[in-house]
Amino acid sequence: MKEFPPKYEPIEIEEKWRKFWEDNEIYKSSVNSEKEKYSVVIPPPNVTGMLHIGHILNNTIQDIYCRWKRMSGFEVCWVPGMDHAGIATQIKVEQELKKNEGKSKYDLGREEFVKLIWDWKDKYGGIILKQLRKLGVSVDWSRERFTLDKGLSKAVKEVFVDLYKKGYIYKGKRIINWDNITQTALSDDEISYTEKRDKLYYVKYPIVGTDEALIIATTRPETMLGDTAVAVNPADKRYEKYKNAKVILPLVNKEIPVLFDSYVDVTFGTGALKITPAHDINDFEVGQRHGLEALNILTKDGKINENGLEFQGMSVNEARKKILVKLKEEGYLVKEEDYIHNVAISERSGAVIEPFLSDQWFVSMKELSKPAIQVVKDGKVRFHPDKWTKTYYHWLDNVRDWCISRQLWWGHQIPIWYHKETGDIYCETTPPVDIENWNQDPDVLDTWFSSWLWPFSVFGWENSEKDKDNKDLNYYYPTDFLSTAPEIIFLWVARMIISGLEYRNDIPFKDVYFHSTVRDGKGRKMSKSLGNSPDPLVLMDRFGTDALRFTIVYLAPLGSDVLFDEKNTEIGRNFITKLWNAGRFLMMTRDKINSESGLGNSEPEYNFVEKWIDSRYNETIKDIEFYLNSYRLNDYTKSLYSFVWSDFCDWYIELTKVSIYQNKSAAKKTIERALGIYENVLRLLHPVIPFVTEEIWHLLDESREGKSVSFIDYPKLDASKIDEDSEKLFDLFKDLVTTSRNERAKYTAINEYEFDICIKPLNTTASYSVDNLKKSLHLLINNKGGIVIEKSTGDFKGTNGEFFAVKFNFKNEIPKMKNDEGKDKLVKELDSLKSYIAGLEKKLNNENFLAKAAQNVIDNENQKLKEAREKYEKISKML
RNA sequence: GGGCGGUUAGCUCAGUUGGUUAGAGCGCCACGUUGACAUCGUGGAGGCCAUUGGUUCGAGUCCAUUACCGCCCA
Repeated sequence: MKEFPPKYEPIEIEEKWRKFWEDNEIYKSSVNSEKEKYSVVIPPPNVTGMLHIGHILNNTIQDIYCRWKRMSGFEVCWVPGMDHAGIATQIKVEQELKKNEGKSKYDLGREEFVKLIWDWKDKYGGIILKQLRKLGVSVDWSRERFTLDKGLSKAVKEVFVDLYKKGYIYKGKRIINWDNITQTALSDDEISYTEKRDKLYYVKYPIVGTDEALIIATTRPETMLGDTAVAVNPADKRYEKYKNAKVILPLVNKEIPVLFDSYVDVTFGTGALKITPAHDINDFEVGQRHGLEALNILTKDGKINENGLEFQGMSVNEARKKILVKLKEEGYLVKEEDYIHNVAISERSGAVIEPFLSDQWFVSMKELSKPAIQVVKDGKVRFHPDKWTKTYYHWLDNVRDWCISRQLWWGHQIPIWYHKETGDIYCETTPPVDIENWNQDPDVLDTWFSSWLWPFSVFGWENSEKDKDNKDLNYYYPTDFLSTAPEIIFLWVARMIISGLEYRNDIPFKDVYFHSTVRDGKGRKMSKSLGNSPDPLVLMDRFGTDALRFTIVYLAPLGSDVLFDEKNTEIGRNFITKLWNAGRFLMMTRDKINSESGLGNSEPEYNFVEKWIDSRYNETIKDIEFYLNSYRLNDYTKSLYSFVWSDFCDWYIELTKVSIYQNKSAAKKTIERALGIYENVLRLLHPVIPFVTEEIWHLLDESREGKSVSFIDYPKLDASKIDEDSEKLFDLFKDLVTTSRNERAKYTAINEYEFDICIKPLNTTASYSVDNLKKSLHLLINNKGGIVIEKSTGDFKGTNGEFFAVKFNFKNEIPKMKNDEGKDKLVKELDSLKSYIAGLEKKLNNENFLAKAAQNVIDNENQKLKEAREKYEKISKML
């Protein structure tokens, strides 16, 4: 017999099982025609990523479903992998290169630099997958994929070329964030905003053919060189008269129109704006709406270009000064005032971001996304919580074209070649044969352009023709479940649905779980810069991985954020300790019984306690099935928490002690029954706390060596065991015990005295059952004396519960009452009972209520009133 | 500016189609260690369910309004 250690040591035990699971590849999956499949693809974390608390939540959720389905007989396949994360990775390696060798990527050249990133990836990348191993995720590691590996790159090219040929991909203009120090385009993520003290300049734009002028407020007067209109709000009465008017652009001396656009903020400056489509994102959109020319006035290194009159060649700041001087000289500058505003700064170089118009590749989304709306409307793809469907529809109904080109080197280079002489475009999955005559487009594709294919590319998708023979794809696709963060519903989820429908003619997944955003104790988002994100690995070492998994799921209700403080991890740890100790008690007791002679093996009576725990156990299974099926994972953990702690440990185990210590003839069977339930509870908990349940499951029976609880059947509901009568009876019993404890709490030092417990049933049911309950009572209230049942109807001054009144008769001197609250409490209770009765009476005297409410409701209320009145009577007598 | 949520005990949250005197965990207070567990047990205090109005016999629950908070998109 294995020893059951007094303390659960998570670190070494987790390591043992982690190794066992991986070495034996027990979670490896292959096509199994005998079984129904359950497939999940992991949201691929960034190759540069480190595990944070949000990953713990998301991956635990997926693990719960995979383990649950596996135990329920499905062939489960959970595919792990990583995302090449274009920008993040390239920046990381650029920084290291700078730090270690003082070189920039240009010193190495594209090919060398990309090679360097691959080296970095092989050496340092994917730490996060090692960390995920620690979490105990039951993925099939043999299927690990990378968004930039050969197969996936092939899929990306295939899709790009196909969309290009179908006419969905086109080249267009777009404002990008330009960093003119590093000379690269930046994503919004690489920009921070800082408050800057600036001047707001008021410039006069004369109206053509009049003496009047529009006054325009701007912080960037130099961009006026690129103005192609001015705009006012159509609701702004001040400017109504300028419909169809034109103004003269100062310095440039060209006529530009006055536009009416609701984008203009009436309260800003004078309510009139200059529109510079090439150098401001909002102006660009106004320009698009009104068909304006976008006139670029800058070079890539941030100097004024040939469109800039005599200011050509100057830096932006220099040009601003010169232009201001000239505006002043010519009388256009009306005034200037101090102005504080947010300025976008490059996080990498500190440069002020220059919005810059450039050529980019786009995917036209309107047509492509139509079927994706329908499958959600039809309920083929279900969102949990459902509220996200609204967001989804709103976005897709107003979908914008997807800019897919990125000015980076790390990623899938766009499979477009331009002919050096003719400028012809070649777009194929393989380079042109006469490659020397062509230049490939230098840009790479947005990282999402590979991850949107993830649900089928990981199974080896090539193209619709070749897929017919792809057994994996045909078996595992569509996948069953996706768990992800709501922030990427558009970036990722919607696009996967679109690509799945386009390339597999089927949805990519059936159920999507949008998990909570994990915030710190103050409700702030976890972030590196705030330093408020606890390191999950530290927490795993301190509290145990299971404890962390349990806690985070326990705290994360479907559909709302979770505020996580590391102290919370105690919830999981304490629960696991409780579970461990219960097992330890049962096993120790069993060993003891087995070694002692004279302990009977007789069948204990299947009494109300047994019936009750069977009923509660089955109700718990019923709840769990419901909660797992409706994606309410915190309720799943909560119902097990309360079953284990309150029902099983606090009451059931305590009551088994009656047999074990008092009625020894049945001790053996009693403990076996308890162990039977306990073992099933381990299975119920295995999906959320796999390590400790595996360990205990093995401790219970050493012949299990080499097996895993992961493949033992998940307990099923036996509805015939749910028994309301025994639950009601047990409630009576609980009431008796708590009432007695209540009475007991009034005395100090009660253990020094011997007393009888006098019980008076307050109604017939209680009266009937009290003999049954008597046996168990000694133990639960630590009573040395006897138990006396009062049958008389006379006065009884004691503590009253719902079904019983209780008092103690002391055999020698009466101990001091701790306080005199007993009486006060009764008075207080009478008061509240009084108003309760008054409320019920009022309701039952209301003709409308009697006329309109359902009969069973009325009966119910009458019954309540009757009982309340009886109770009131009884308490009155006690005073 | 557009869209979507939230507001219930000191804190974090449950509360399933409207129908017991609104629950849990943590925290707090008191008591408690002779056969699992002080990472524990027992008992207790603590709430005009954000505001205002409406629907209804009946509203934490449905509708509207206001206030505050949050998220996404622009």
